[in-house]
Amino acid sequence: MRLSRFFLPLLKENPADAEIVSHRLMLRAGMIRQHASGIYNWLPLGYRVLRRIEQIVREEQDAAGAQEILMPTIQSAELWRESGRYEDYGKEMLRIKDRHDRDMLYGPTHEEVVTDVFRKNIHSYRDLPKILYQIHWKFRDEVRPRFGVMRGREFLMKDAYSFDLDMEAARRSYNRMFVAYLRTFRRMGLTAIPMAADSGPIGGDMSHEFIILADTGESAVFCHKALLEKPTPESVNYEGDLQPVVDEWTSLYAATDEKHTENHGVAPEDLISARGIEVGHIFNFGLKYSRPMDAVVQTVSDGTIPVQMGSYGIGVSRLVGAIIEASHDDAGIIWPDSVAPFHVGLINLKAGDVETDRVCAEIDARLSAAGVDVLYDDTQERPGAKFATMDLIGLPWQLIVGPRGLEKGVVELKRRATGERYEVSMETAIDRLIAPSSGS
RNA sequence: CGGGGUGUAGCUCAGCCAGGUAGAGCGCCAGCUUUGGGAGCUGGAUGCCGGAGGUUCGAAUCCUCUCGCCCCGACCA
Repeated sequence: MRLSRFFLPLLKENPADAEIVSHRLMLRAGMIRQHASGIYNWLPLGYRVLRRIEQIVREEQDAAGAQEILMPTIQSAELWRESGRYEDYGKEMLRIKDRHDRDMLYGPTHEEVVTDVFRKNIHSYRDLPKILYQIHWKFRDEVRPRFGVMRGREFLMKDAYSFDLDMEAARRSYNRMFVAYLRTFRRMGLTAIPMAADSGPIGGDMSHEFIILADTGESAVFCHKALLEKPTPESVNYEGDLQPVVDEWTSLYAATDEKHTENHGVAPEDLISARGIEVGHIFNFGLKYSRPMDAVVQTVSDGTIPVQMGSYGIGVSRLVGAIIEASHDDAGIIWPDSVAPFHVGLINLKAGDVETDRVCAEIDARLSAAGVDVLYDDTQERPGAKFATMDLIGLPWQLIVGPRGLEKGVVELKRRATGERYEVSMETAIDRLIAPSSGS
């Protein structure tokens, strides 16, 4: 993609409306623009990141045995009356009437809908277990949206729902999601720590929030420092017993400030006290919806029983902000390779110069042909402005091509995260950017 | 939902107290110069001063109402 053609409205100054760093950087880097309070337009650069995050979530959900579906954004109030939540949910639910004066709503969550899908189509224990998920826009009419996409009213969320015959099976589904979450966040370059959360009326110990540590996090969190070093499980067999993995992660102390107690038994030097951002939440809620909504299956013996259910959320759009909170410096964003909107920013220091133009065009063509996402700055800006732009938008690699280097037969490869620079030949630079080890 | 603040050019903001032809910097357009860390000079375009009423000879400025947005607290992926 040539920068001269790319829709990338940058801001040099900090917008007055943005308080926290991720919000400021997302506006300055031309990723989003606000439409209304807590509601955003996603511009090309931001949307690319959103899609990459979404894809990682999707791949890990699929790997864990969940199946993707898509449910409606607009729901009928009927189902919510069945579950009893229509009256309970309060003003956060956006209520709408259609032309026939029927009560509708813009879905803040989908337990009712998915339970309805289940009960109408699955009737036998033989069809269990099932985990269904979607990646979908939701709307919660927050009293006070803030922090840009971290706390918007409209947000993209992955929500999964599990259906099991009994508690033992429900725990296995829960564990699948637990492990999938560890892997999902790790792939985005984040250290997400599962912390015990309020389990609600049922569910026992089966409720965890996944929290990433960031100075600007919304809540105070505490955890054993060993959790930060714990390696994420590789090559998981989701059909096997995942309980040991879950136990390993939950045996160490970790709690948000609401659940934090003094008698945690962690030595003071091992206790980390920090700020955290909730990026995921998993919990089992037993029969809460299956019983009132009559989602039952036939058992081995005669008779039917309601299914055990759980739900598993990931704040996909929130993650865009959360990753920036966890990965930036004074100059701008530092994208982890796995979610970066482009892999490399190719900087032509002297657009219009025959030789730099030729070399840049060749690099752009060869990298693109190899499947590497390139943002080629072919504009007439001065070098300083180009460097500042690339640093701001945070692409993992910058490939700098100028007349001065070309005279020596070199181009410059710069790693955004570390600032390391390498003067190498064009061939070497291309090879390194194509190599799998460089990220992609 | 309580408390506070704010709306003036694309962005950041001044002007309002004390009414009298709407401003600056950045950005944008044109030209010349410049070209390895957000360049310089010259010229130019851009505003229903959030909206509606009112007071006044005259309102960005004073009054009333209204809408939007932001921040702090109580709630949430």
